[in-house]
Amino acid sequence: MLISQANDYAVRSLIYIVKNSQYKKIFTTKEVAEKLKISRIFLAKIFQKLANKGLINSMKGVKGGVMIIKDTDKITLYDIFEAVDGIPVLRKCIYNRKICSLNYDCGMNKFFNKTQKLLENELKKVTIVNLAKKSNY
Amino acid sequence: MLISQANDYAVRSLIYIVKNSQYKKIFTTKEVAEKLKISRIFLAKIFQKLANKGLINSMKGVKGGVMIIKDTDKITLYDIFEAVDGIPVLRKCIYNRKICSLNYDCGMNKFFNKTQKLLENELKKVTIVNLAKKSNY
DNA sequence: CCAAAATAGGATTAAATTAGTCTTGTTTTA
DNA sequence: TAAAACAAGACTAATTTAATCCTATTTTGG
Ligand code: FES
Ligand code: FES
Repeated sequence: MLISQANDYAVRSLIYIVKNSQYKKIFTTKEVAEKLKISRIFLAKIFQKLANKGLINSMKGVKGGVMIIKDTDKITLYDIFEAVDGIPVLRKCIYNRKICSLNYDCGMNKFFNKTQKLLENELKKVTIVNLAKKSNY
Repeated sequence: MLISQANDYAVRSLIYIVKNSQYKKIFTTKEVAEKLKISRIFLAKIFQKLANKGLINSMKGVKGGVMIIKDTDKITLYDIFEAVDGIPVLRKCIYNRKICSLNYDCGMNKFFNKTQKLLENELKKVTIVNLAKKSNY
């Protein structure tokens, strides 16, 4: 599967936050993990990565938690995936001996490069507000 | 990575066969494996699968080997992937508890369904003769 | 007719990747 | 100053993917 669990959790968490931020902006990992029924410490790791890339801000201490800081209709799937587990790639090759054992272009590269771009474009089209609207939670 | 090693080997093997079938039609696993520098027995497995799906024919015995039987400009990446390791899927979910722990639509499903179709269309566009022409081997 | 060269197919193992946890530390607030 | 939070790196577990092994069966040439 192309989309890793962590990438997926990240998106869902942000959707959760967006859909619940009328009354508050700061959410603890605990709350989000419980609501989405995922591991708290795994989610903490994910939030760390999102924070490092400046999508969210995280605050330590008793009243701490995370808060989305990037404009929510500018956060795309591309941004999130890039921050968490990296943009998923269809096929690594481009004469990389370790992967394809060839040292010439077998013909697939052009195709995969093109399709990869197509996929990335799609990822860039979808924003988190977009998804939040579609989510029927 | 979305495209498995086996799917990839399959494509490359068929390209090899297409590019070398002016003088003969039957190729042994040994020959192809050596030329592409991949494992003979692993490739044998791959050919089995292609044979089971009717893309190639395989003949036992001393003068045996495999032969492409489906019209080479009708064999697409889609066909090959489907035969070998299955069509790669971007993200399995659709409320599958084992995968997403949710039981509602988080909003990503619509997007992934659409993008999956897009990808599959691309796979259906590319034929093996197509690739063979582009290969610079 | 039998040895050698092929494929067939199921079982198994090995390697690599991905998912998740642990441990220790720091910050913040009541 | 204790409790509740996040930080970060090391580590482990689980899963998936890649590859091999083993035991047939088929075919053909000598
Ligand atoms: S897979 Fe390496 S050149 Fe095509
Ligand atoms: S990942 Fe399961 S509903 Fe979205």
